[in-house]
Amino acid sequence: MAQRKSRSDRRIDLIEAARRAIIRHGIDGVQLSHVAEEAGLTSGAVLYHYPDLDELLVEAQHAGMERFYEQRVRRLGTLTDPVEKLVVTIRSGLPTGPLDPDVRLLNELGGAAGRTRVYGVLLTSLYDRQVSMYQAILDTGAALGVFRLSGDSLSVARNLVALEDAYGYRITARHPVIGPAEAAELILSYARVATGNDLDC
Amino acid sequence: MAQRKSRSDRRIDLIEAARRAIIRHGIDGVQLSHVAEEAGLTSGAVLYHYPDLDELLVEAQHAGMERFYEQRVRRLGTLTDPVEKLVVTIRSGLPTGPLDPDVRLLNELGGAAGRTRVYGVLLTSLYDRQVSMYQAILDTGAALGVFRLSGDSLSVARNLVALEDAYGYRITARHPVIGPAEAAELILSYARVATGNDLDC
DNA sequence: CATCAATTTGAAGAGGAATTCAAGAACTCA
DNA sequence: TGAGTTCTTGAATTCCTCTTCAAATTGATG
Repeated sequence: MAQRKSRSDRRIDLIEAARRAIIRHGIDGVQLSHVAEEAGLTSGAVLYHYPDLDELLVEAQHAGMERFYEQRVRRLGTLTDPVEKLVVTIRSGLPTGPLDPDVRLLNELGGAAGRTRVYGVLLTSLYDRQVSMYQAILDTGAALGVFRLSGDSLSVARNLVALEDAYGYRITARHPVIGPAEAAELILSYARVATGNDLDC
Repeated sequence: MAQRKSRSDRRIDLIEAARRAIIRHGIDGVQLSHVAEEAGLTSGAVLYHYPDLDELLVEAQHAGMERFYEQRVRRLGTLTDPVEKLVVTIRSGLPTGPLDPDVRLLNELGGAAGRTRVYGVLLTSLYDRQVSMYQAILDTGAALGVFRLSGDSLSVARNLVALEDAYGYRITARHPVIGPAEAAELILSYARVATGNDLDC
């Protein structure tokens, strides 16, 4: 028998297992047995903790998003220079490669968000928070006179997050030319004209 | 009994039916019976024309992409002024609203492209063709002295398509603030700094 | 009109997947 | 340690989907 665990520990395990199962089979293709297999349990055990698979999938997506966002914020907290902040943030929003699990998970939401309200809300709220994150960096840089913004900070921030999103898709789809480094350079080329700063550091 | 049709007519019907079924249930959640229902046929009839459902799904995605791309190219053909071309092309790359079937279909590919090679190839080739389309507009405008590009035309074109993609997702996910008009304005704000042209027409 | 081939149906069965549940195993706490 | 609770299993059941196929229907052709 699989090692017995406390209610909360097992739920965390299952959320992780669901995350892997979604990446492997797609948010619409994932099955109870997939999650059970990833968790090293039987279907019955999964059902004991989550009688409704959909609920588990939503929690898994939610947890994945939070983790992704928190990682970025944490990374940002270690820096003070707006230029450095902007460059690091741009890099931290891109997948490390085609297999990056965090971005793969988020990408699964793209299609589902149009069909299932919960996923639309999740994805939209992540987008808005990332926009705020960029906006804070841009506003600070502008206040310090380091950036001379080409437009309002909200629009620039929205475009920066949009570019990250899109290149995330390109990279996970294995574009033969656009990898993490190339995508970062493309976004930076926009950030340079948008901030009027060379952004070399 | 459903009206009897020729082989090629029925295949076209089925591709259309599959397209609708994918939008409704997701590329990984779509079932034979869904396609049959959309087509007004029984599962057996679908199977008679497409013994392998996956093959039909790939054809449906392929057809949807071609249609999307061809529409844009056709629209472009009616214009000559680079400024007008750029503005119209930006608008034609965005969904008309959250329910736009063409973009909904493409969005379904996002997640699947990371898991299934064929879908990755399809999505990548669409992206590259759209980039070429923009690049031609940019190069022409630059040659005529209408545009003063902020960087190489390839990078600008890649970013423009990336922005379209991303805002397509935002709109289909029902972002409360970003609709077709707002997204177009955001992309235009980038296009203005990238081309050094006001782009009002 | 009669024949023939192509298309569609509907039913049967084979294979999975979800769900339920009784029994067993492991942990907790007294 | 032992009683009680919590967690997990595995089997039975039900439901659903895919697949196959013979029969029925349709349209084309001579």
